Amino acid sequence: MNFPDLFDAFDAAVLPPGLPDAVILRLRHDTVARELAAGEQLDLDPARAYFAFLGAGACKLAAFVSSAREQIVSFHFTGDVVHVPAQGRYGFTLTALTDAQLLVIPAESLNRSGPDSCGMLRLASRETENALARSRETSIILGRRSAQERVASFIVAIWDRLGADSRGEGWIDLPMSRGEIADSLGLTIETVSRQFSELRDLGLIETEGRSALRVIDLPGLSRCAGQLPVAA
Amino acid sequence: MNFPDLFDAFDAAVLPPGLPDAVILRLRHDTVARELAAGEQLDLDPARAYFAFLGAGACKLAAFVSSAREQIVSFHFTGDVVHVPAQGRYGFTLTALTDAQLLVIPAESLNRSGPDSCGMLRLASRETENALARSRETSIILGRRSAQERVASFIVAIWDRLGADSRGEGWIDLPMSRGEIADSLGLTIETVSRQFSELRDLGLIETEGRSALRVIDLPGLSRCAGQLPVAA
DNA sequence: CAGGGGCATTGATCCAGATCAAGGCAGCGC
DNA sequence: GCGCTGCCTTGATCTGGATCAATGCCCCTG
Repeated sequence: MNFPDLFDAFDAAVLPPGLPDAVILRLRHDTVARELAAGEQLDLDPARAYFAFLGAGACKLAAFVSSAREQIVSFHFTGDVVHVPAQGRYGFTLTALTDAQLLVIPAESLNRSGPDSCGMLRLASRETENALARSRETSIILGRRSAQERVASFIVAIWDRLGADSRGEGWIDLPMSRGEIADSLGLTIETVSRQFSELRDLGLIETEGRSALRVIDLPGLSRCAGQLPVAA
Repeated sequence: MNFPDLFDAFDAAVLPPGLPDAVILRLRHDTVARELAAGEQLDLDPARAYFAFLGAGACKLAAFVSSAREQIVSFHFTGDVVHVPAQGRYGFTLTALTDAQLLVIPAESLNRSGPDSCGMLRLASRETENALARSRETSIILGRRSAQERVASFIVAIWDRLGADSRGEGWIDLPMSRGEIADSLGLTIETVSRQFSELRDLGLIETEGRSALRVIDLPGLSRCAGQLPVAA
């Protein structure tokens, strides 16, 4: 996918309708396309914050914590807008899990003031709010949940996200390794693996090879995830 | 503090300069003051998101997770702007830790479009971004840190925040209980208490009664918190 | 198709922190 | 001032998940 197509996809999927042409043109000018191979890391100015539109592929946003293992903040898939913060106490990196097509937008250029760019600000604000909601959910999972609840939550979430598009007879391909799952859930590889096995033994999921996954019993899995469905 | 004073404090501390009077008036109209006694919970429409300006006092933002203990998302102090999300998968509550004075602003009223209210949008965006940064930091702490690192991080953070204003000879008063600290760090009361004792035995802090705390060796404490100062 | 490297699974052991269980101490009402 | 209630602290034990240690299984390369 080349820049114009990518930008068009971004425009169609994300930009609010009715933006003045001048604003769109300026945004277009500030934006660059990047293509990443699986495993490759997006190289950005650590002093700036960015939004990245993921036109194709999957990636992870991770914080480097000491020299030990990283903490994965979030996974992202085709169509997502990722908020990449500037370096504060921690440095963040965006890394491709599969080959990926990205549109990189400096946050400043969405935040630029001016009476005609309110739409852009709303966009930035909304995307940041989405990121905040996801991050708070992560905190809740990391704070008080058992290994099984974490892994079940993870599978439910990934299924919600990928089940719809990549299903060939209900199977999805996990683009991330067990180690990456572990790093996002605050567990070890071994524990993640054991929980996958256990959920398989419980008849809730089916696996094949390293990455193929099928959810057999979504309600059961949600029950394992321990999240009483909103309401209350 | 009555509404006009509270609003003036909010205007001076938070609002960007140069907003048109009409915008400020509208905001003023949408905003209500609330006074909470210690322990009292702010009653809001769960379907809406809010920003709350904390004119005086301290409070906690918590998510209800099952019937067990809650997960505290963040603590807030005088001068903070708190982002209270609408109910999604979890419900959130804002509860006063000490008697508190709040200004409650529906998020919609900051997000309201209109060519003259870009300044408000910028504000909303910036506050959401702050909340996101804090939340991501929480995730990192919850994901990969030992009990001692968590408690030391907590003390360093609270000291940064409260050390400056409430110091009478270097002592601060923790407005939250051990249980609330535990709920914010993903630990139990007993573990928090033990870590306080241990840090005291190490000569890094001093405590008196239930809530008085003094940091003796901030660098040592930061070392215990395990956070290598940015750089990298 | 054989060999090899890397990830995943599985098992054995260990340990940090949870849980269970007493006390201790500040603050309150009487 | 006395006792009570509710935190907080401290101790003893238990356990979920980490760590250590093989082994197995994809998948790639030659």
